[in-house]
Amino acid sequence: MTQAEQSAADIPKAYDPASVEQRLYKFWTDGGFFAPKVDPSKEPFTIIMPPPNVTGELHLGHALVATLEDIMTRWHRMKGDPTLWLPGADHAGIATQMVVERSLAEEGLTRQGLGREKFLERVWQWVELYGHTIDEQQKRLGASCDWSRRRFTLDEGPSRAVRTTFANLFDKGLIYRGERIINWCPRCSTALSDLEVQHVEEQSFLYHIRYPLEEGVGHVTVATTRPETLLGDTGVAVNPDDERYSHLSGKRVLLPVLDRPLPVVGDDAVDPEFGTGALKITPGHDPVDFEVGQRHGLPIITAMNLDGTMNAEAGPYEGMDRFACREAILRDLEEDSLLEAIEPYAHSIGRCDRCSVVVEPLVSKQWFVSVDSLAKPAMDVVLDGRIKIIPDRFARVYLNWMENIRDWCISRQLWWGHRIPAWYCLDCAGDSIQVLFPESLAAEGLAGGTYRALSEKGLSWADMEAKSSHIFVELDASPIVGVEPPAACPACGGSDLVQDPDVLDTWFSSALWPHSTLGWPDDDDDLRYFHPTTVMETGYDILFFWVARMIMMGLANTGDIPFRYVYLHGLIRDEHGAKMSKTRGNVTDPIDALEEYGTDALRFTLVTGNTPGNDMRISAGKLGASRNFVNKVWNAARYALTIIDESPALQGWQSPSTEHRQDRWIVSRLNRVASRIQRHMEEFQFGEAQREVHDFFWNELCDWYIEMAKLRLRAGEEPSPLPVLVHVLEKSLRLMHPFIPFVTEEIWQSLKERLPEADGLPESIMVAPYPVPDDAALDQDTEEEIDLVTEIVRAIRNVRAEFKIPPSQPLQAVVELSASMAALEQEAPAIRSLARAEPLLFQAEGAPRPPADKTASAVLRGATVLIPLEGLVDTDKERGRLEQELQECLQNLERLSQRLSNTEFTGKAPAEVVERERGRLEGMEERRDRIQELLAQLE
RNA sequence: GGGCGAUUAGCUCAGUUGGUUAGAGCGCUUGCUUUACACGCAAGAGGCCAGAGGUUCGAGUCCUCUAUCGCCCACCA
Repeated sequence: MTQAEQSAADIPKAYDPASVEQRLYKFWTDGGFFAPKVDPSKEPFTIIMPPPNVTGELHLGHALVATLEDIMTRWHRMKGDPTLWLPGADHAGIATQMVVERSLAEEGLTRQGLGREKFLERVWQWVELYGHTIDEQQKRLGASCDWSRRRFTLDEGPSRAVRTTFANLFDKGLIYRGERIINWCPRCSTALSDLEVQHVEEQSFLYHIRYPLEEGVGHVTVATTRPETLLGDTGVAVNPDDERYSHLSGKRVLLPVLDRPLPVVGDDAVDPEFGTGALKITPGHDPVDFEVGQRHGLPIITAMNLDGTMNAEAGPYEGMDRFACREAILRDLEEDSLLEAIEPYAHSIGRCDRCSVVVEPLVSKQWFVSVDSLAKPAMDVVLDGRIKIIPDRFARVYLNWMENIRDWCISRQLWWGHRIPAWYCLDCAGDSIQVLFPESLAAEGLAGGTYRALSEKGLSWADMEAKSSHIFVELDASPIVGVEPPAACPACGGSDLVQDPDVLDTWFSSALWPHSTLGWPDDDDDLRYFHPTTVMETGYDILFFWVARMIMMGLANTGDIPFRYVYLHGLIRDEHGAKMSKTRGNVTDPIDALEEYGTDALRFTLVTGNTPGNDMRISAGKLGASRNFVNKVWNAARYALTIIDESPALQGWQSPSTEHRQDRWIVSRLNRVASRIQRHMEEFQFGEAQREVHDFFWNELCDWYIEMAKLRLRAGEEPSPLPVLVHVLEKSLRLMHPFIPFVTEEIWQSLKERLPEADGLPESIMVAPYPVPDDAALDQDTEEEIDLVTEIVRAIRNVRAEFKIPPSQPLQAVVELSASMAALEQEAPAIRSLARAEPLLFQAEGAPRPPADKTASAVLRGATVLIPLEGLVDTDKERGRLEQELQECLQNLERLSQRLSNTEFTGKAPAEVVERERGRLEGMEERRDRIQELLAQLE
């Protein structure tokens, strides 16, 4: 049986996502709906997806990205904008290299053992194997991105963009090599940028160490948290205004243990209040000391190897691990009575973002991006509003960071990534290329040295590259930088050229992503049409890592902003607000969640109560509530489909006539909600938009309209509510589709099969136009009328519940309609049936009433409901209740009349607000009169 | 040391140009096999919107201060 032949009666009672989702996703991709329909006359909508790590697994953060971006994408596509959502993946240098190294370790292999080339082969194999898991998982989330345009950061296009950018910036002097103090991770064995260091406050100690004066009498005491670095000390600094130390000016002290004489210098960087007021200067291992050292011309001594062990400069400590060395030095200082004090001390320690090993600041030759000239224009575009950050408070965070930005260390001593497009001539620079070998090769007689020296010993460059642990190039060597490898050395014409061994920071390629994915540096059609992109949607945690750098590099490369809006979402936490982590065991796997609750429910949950920039919590309770809503939609549709099968009287459903008040009402409400949704969508308030459609669908369409329509259908009334029901349902499906794409498409297809082909519906709801609110359909009076109907019904139900009268028992009700609501007598069937009021009588105000002492009553705006309850009404209680209502009413009256008699209010408040208050006052007065009337009858 | 966010019903959260008697979901209480849905229907309880000042005709919403929690940035050795 095909789906078309399936009768509505056979539709399952509960929505079954598993039987729907993968089939529909295939239907969408087969239909080619995800690819943009380029139309030069239209402004496109473009989102470039933040590329997940190529070896990653989908987590809820990705699911949130996919959901929010899919909502925007589907909405714009339905609005008719040429819409491109471009997916991709990031090679994620350090992260991926670490994962692969870990897996090699299980085989007893190391990357050095394999050599660069073999290692990279292994990484590519890994990428082939796992590179598409996230893509497949994104598809399960319903992501409607254009897979035909998928990009990987190491693809030829983006790679050429990287090399081009590098070469351009180098030519402009904005990329340079320098010897600077950088963050070094001894475990990852690479330099890191400042952003890749996590500073965490930890309990530690401040050691007070005596440095004897060279002249033999007395000492200076310095305070340090890292005693092992004293091996690299080349000076001691005091504040020049510190009188305690003025006698030391021009003198020298002796470095403990090594007895190296050190000059005492005066420098403002020293805070006399801190510690002892004297600072040991280790330019090779501390950023502040480096600067002090530069100011005073102190030499730089690097006392550590790149693996965190001490080197020859450390003398007796050579070969020790830096922390073992710390202990050893403390012992030796103690013995020499040079350790004056140990003070418990909390301070922040920098750890590697990736592996949590304590980062060692050290002086090293690295490539840097000079950011000052890039930062200014990047600040301007945010200041002048060309780029709008949502929520806007992050604009201040961005600007503040930009103002204090420092040069960006972009070289990494890794193998996986974009290799730096710089080459060196072995003939010219042979003396400047320093090759280091791992300790393990020392036994084989392999010691480090310059290329020239090693080559004279018969080692080939290939061997050096394969076996070395690191290769550094002295600053005097001139790199040949270009997009493609140079054929010959421009200086000597030699052809023995070798490429810089380092790769670029992963974020370097990420910074180009919005234009490199669209074809830059070529003058590509996609680039011309889709760039600048519209929205960059990502987490606020990578505002600096990524967003800031995209803006700088985008402006530098294309001369244009990379995107108009930056939408920053918050982090997802567990139901107690804790960060999700494997060790805590509180991780919700999105795939598990969508299998248990359905993709639409997961997406709905991720958007419920979601506000830009705010963290959110997720829980099984929320997922369940979302699943219930999806099921509600399913069942409302199931009902509608059943009716259509029974009586397919659907003429004019696309723009049905609304002679019936109920029809007019629901269409008015639909358009009002559509208009609110439009506003929220335009303002990126997806949570609010979703809430609007949820409330409309459940509380108005299902709870009232469908219930009222049932009665008309059963009675065979004319006009039939069916065309309106179908109209509103179909429009609602479209409104909801960006949020819950699967269930809406599934229902929409079933609906479409039952509608005349001539109606010209498109193939899929995802390309059906998004409902445009029609102001002409808004009908305030009708909304007020039906509001009163529902209030009358509620009032009667309320009395029924209060007096515990079972639904089976008829309940007589008398409704006194005010003159303006007199026409509501036409709604008698609905009131009678929904409230189970039998008999239901209408009468004008002033007509004789049932005996007051045997009547429960409700005073509404526009009607009084009287319910005779022989023997059930407690007159005193009823009087008490009425008196309480009267009190509340009088209080409101008091407040309203005060407000309205206040000339400040009537003079300053907008006329419509004053008018509204006046209307309220009148309504309240009328209410007061009617309550008093009822009370009088009770006397 | 700077900056940001949160503080609203028992719980989780909305509430975006200041304008009714502050909303939702979950949970709770009561009653319902009402032929779309018990993943449901109906009725209900529950809130000095963290505290104190201020601006305003009017403040959950704007300003100042305070408290608690969380986050980010920063070269206090």
